Amino acid sequence: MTDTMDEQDTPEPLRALPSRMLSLVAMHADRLVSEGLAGADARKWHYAALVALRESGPVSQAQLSRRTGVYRSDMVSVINELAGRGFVERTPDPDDRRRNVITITSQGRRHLERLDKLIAELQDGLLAPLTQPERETLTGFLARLLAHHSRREAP
Amino acid sequence: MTDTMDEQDTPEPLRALPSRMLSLVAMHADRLVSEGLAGADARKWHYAALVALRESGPVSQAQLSRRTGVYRSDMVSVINELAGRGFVERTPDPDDRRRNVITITSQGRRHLERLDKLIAELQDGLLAPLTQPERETLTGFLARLLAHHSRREAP
DNA sequence: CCCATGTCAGGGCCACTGACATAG
DNA sequence: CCTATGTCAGTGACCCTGACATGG
Repeated sequence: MTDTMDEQDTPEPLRALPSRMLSLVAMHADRLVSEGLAGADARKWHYAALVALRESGPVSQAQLSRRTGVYRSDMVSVINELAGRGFVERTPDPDDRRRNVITITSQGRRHLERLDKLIAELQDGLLAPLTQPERETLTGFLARLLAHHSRREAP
Repeated sequence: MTDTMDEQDTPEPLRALPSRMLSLVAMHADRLVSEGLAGADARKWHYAALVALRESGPVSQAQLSRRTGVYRSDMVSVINELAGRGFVERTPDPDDRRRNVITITSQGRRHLERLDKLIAELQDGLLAPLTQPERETLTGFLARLLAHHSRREAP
């Protein structure tokens, strides 16, 4: 009996690595959300784009891209999919003929409301082991980390 | 003035989404670590494998895979790279001729010690905006989330 | 006969880059 | 002349699956 009951326990110095824990938790989170959204025939970027459209009103694809963090090149197919499902409309901008103006349809609004609820449930499932004040502490930490590391890349 | 000074500010309901924040922070963390390790001609999985080898002594590739969370199939190339640099040795196990026994070399140990320091610095940079007690609170939360969401997939 | 191991081949998703035509 | 926009093509990392030969 060279090994007793070890086998698949990760060594402590690895298990306790903050960057590693973050990656793993983010993976779980991503999966949870992606699978949940897939059940509603949607994807993360759909939700991001629709939310941005609701908040900002009709905008160009480039603006949408900037507001959601989705790359301009990837936004193309997101808009294609959303337009294909009738959730947004893509119309040429007469004032600037390079642009497409993206508008959310009423059908898109209804879809988004369903997604809102879904997403809220999924976040709740994600943070299930934490109390409400703990959740706020956590998101506070994350916001600070994000602010810190975002100001370091666009000088 | 349709838009005043907005342009690339993400809408609040998106910015405050825990799953989104987690993904973004994890991305920053991954990049930080990957770039740091690249400067030492190493990658995340190299570090994981070497740490596991130091903690557990010589083991088979499959065991290494289980302990690090790296897939058996991906572990192959990791071992190839580590062996190519002289940091580990891959020798057939006489007791079980399916297995390769992976052993860390003394050169590998020295390399690992350098990586230990590097990784510690990188974690420090990652968590820079947080105080020490805050860091512990954060990792505590992450550990709980991880424990919760790990017990849900291998029934 | 079933299971474990090492290996390879490949898919899917995602962040990211580069190029290009069109237009401001 | 330089920059912005929409689009496409493609890269590389990573997670993951499937298959296969060999061996327990």
